[in-house]
Amino acid sequence: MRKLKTSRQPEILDAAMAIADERGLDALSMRAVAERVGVTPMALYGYFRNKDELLDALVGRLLGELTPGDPGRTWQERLEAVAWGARRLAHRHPALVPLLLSRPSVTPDAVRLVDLLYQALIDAGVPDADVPRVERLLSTFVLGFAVSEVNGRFTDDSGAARARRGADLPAHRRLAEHLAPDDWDAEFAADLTDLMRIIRPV
Amino acid sequence: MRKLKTSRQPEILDAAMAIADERGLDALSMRAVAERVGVTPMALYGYFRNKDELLDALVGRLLGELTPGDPGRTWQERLEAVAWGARRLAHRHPALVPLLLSRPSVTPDAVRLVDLLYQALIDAGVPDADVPRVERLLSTFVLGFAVSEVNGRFTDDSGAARARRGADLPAHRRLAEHLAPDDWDAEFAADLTDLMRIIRPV
DNA sequence: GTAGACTGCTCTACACTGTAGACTGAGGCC
DNA sequence: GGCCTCAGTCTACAGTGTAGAGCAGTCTAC
Repeated sequence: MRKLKTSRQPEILDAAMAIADERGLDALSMRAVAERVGVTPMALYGYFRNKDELLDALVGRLLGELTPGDPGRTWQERLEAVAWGARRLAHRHPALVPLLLSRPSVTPDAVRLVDLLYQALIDAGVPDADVPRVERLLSTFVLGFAVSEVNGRFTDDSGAARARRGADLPAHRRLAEHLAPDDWDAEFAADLTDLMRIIRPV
Repeated sequence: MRKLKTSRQPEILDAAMAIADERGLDALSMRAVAERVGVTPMALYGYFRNKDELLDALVGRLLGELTPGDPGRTWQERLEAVAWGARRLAHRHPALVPLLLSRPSVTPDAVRLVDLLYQALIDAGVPDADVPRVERLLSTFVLGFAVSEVNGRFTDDSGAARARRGADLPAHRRLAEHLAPDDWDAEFAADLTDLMRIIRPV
């Protein structure tokens, strides 16, 4: 069986996504997917060569959900629309977010999206030679932010506690009242505003 | 056995790190660590409550290797020193990098490092209320960049190939000659320069 | 000097994982 | 009828994390 079947691929990916959403990435086993599809685990191997390929396809499907911003808008509005879209996506499927940073996404959907980002940066006046780099900078930050959020890298052990604990943390003490934000939307928005200043200094 | 032993923890972490470096994160099993330490798998559970705790400790050890920049330097030099240090660390232990983004790091070493970053940002004139956010922005980018690098998110399927393939990728075609950089050090340096402009607009 | 507690470890076992390999039964085509 | 392909099953293997019981040696108290 060298050639893979495609007929039921979408159905399988639906099942996988549902499991990840409901019970987390750890619960996403071939057996679990198979059971949900109503089939034997080994039947999945007719549609995906192995689990990694299934996960790759899942990333593709995920990025496919990312809708590009209306091309009529300004470059800044388009960039921010994609950034917020990515973050909303991350909140909708938190368990799958870590996959985004670990698997290169080369599905047609994803590439088309990158093209739109390139165009926005070109429109913003970024020199051609810098456009791909700045796109990577932005997407790296956005994905990193999303991963950090869903993994609790930001929220776990609020800095406020740290400030109280350590005697030799002068900066923490000085910043005590600002350490633990409660509005991550606002933080993300502020970060985006800062990053836009990189693209076109005001 | 509620209380954990600490005597051989460093030895165990050494073994775990060596395995990850030599054979990758997937090979980092409790059995493999135990064998390397010269002990039965279950003996490890006297030192770490479970595998997750062992991995957390590994992250702590990793961040402990990050040396803070010389406090005599300018805020910019200090920030960049930590950023480059983090990236070097990532290249030294690629398999462990993904852990950095997924586990909140609250070891004393790590917190002390964050304190130094806070201080650098304060010295740079960032308003107190913004300092923790900007620190998160920077660290998120640096870690995200490192993760992307070691996971091949950047390099896999060079953009040049994409540019040739798609007919409806105008920006890709225009940028064809700039899509695939070969000097990631330079890219990282340029990114850092851009980010420094966020902190103190020139 | 001996009883008992504590320490550090081993052994066995269980429920799970991804997946290779061989097989079965149904449908279409000559 | 004979044959081929397809879709799926069944069995099996080597590996995983870890619960629970048990065992030899050392330290302490009487």
